[in-house]
Amino acid sequence: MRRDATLSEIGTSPSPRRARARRGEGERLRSEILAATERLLVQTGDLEAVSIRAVADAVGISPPSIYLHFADKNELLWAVCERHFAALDEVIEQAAAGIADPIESLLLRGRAYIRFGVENPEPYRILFMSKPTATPENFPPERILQSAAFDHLVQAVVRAIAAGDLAGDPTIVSIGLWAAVHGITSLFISKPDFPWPDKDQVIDRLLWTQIEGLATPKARRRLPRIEAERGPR
Amino acid sequence: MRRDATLSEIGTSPSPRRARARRGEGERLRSEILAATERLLVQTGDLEAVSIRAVADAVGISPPSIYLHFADKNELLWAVCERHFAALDEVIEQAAAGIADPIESLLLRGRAYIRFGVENPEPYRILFMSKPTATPENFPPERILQSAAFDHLVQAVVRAIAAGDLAGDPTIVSIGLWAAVHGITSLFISKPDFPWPDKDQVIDRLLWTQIEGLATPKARRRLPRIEAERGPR
DNA sequence: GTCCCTAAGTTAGTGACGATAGGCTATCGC
DNA sequence: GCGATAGCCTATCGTCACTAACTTAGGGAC
Repeated sequence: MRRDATLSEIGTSPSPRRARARRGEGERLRSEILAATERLLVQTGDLEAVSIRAVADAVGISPPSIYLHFADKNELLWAVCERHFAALDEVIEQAAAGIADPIESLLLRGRAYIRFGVENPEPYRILFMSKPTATPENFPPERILQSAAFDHLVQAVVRAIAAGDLAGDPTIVSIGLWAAVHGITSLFISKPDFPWPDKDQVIDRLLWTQIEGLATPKARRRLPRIEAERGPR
Repeated sequence: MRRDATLSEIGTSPSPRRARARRGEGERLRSEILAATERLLVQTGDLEAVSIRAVADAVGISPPSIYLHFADKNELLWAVCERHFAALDEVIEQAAAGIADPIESLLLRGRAYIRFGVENPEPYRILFMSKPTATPENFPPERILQSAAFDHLVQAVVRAIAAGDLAGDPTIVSIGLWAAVHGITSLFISKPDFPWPDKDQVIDRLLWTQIEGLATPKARRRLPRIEAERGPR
C-alpha cells in the first residue's frame, strides 16, 4: 500500500521547470498535463504511479497548477481515458471494416475489444472497472450508452437481426455481448498470473459460445464456414 | 479523492479502549480485527472507509497493533474476503443443491454467482477486480483454480459433458462461463447508475445465450422445458 | 511477597498523498 | 512607463500506510 517507487525511479526526468506560457496561451498547459499523464499511465502501466505530484514534475510545474485546468485527479484521469474510449471505438470499427457478414463482424469486434483492453490495462481499468464514485460528473454512465462505440455495437447487432441471423432486443443482446467480452478482458487484466490455458483458445471458445447461443437456426448453419475462415469454434 | 467521511460520520463509536488480552490470548485480537474490518467493509460498502486507523478505532486499539497480526493492509483485506470467497462457494452449492439436470444446475449456479457479487460488491471487487499487485502472497491467483468454488463449477461442467449435454474441454468451458457471469457482475458493480434495462432480463438472456451456445443438439431440445420451469430464455 | 521476563500492546514520527488559500510575476494594452 | 491580470508558485492542511522504539501488565520462579 505504501508508495515504494519514487519519482526518480520511474524514469521521469527531474523537471527542467517549464517556461511560462504567453498571455492567451494558458490552455497550452492543459494539453501538456494531459500528455504527461497519459505518458505516465501507459509507460508505468500503474495508476498508483500517476500522482498529482508526479504529473506536475513530469510537466515541470508545481502540483497546484494542475487544479487550474482539472477540478480534481479523477477528472484528469478520465479526460485521458476518454481518448482511449474513442480509440477503442476506432480499433473495433477498423477490425470490422469491410466485413459484410453480420456474424463475422460481431466475432471480429469481440476479438478487437478484448485485445484493446488487454493492451491498455490501466485505461481500461479506469473506464470500466473503477468505482462509481470515481467517475466525474462530465462522464456519467449514460455516456457509454450514447457513445459511438456502444452505438456501433448495437448497429451491428441490429444488422444481424435484420439479416435474420440473430433474434431478440438489440440493446439486451448488445449488453450480453459486452458483458461476455468485458468479463474475459477484466479477468485477464486482474489476474495476469492466473494459470490460464491458452488465452486465444479461451477467447475463441467464449466468443463462439456467445455467437452460437445467439444465432438463429438459419445462421447457425453458416457458422462452420465462418469458423474455417476466421478461427476455431 | 480526498477523504470526506470522518470516522464519526460512518457510525463507528469512538472506541471504548478495548481491554488488553490476557497472556496467551493474543490471537483474540486477530479475530476482533477481522470482524471489525468486515463490519466496516460491508456496512459502509466502501473500501475507502476501511483505513487502518478506522479499523483500529472500531476495535478500540492503536493503529500499529494491527501490524502485529497482519503484514499490511492488503493481507487484512484479503483475509476478510477469503471468507466471502468461501461463502460464494456455499451459496452456489446451495442454489444447485438437489438439481439433477446438469443444464439446470449451471443456470442456477450462474444466477447465484451474480446475485452474490452484486450483494457483496466491495468483497467481490477486492477478490476479482483488484490490481494484481494488491493480492498478498498467501492468496496467489492459482488458489482460485484450486478453490472449492472453481472446482465445483468444473465438476458441474464435467457432469454435463458426461451426460452428453455439453462438449469441449471442461476447464475452458468453465472459464468461459466464469467470464460471462463475472462480466455482468462486475459491470453491475462498476456502473450501478448505467441506464440498465431490466437487470433480471439481462442476466437471463446472458445465461441462456451461454447455455444455448454450449449445449449439444441433444440437450438443446430439452431447453424449452427447462426455460418454462426456471425462467425465460 | 518480590523479581524479572516477555506478551501485548502504545506513543511518536516518517514521507507520501490529494487538495486549498493566498501570493507573486511576467506580459500586454494603453 | 504603468497598471491590470493571466499564469503560475509557496506554504500548508489533513489524511494515509507504515515503522522504530518504548511501556505496561501478567505470570512463573524463588
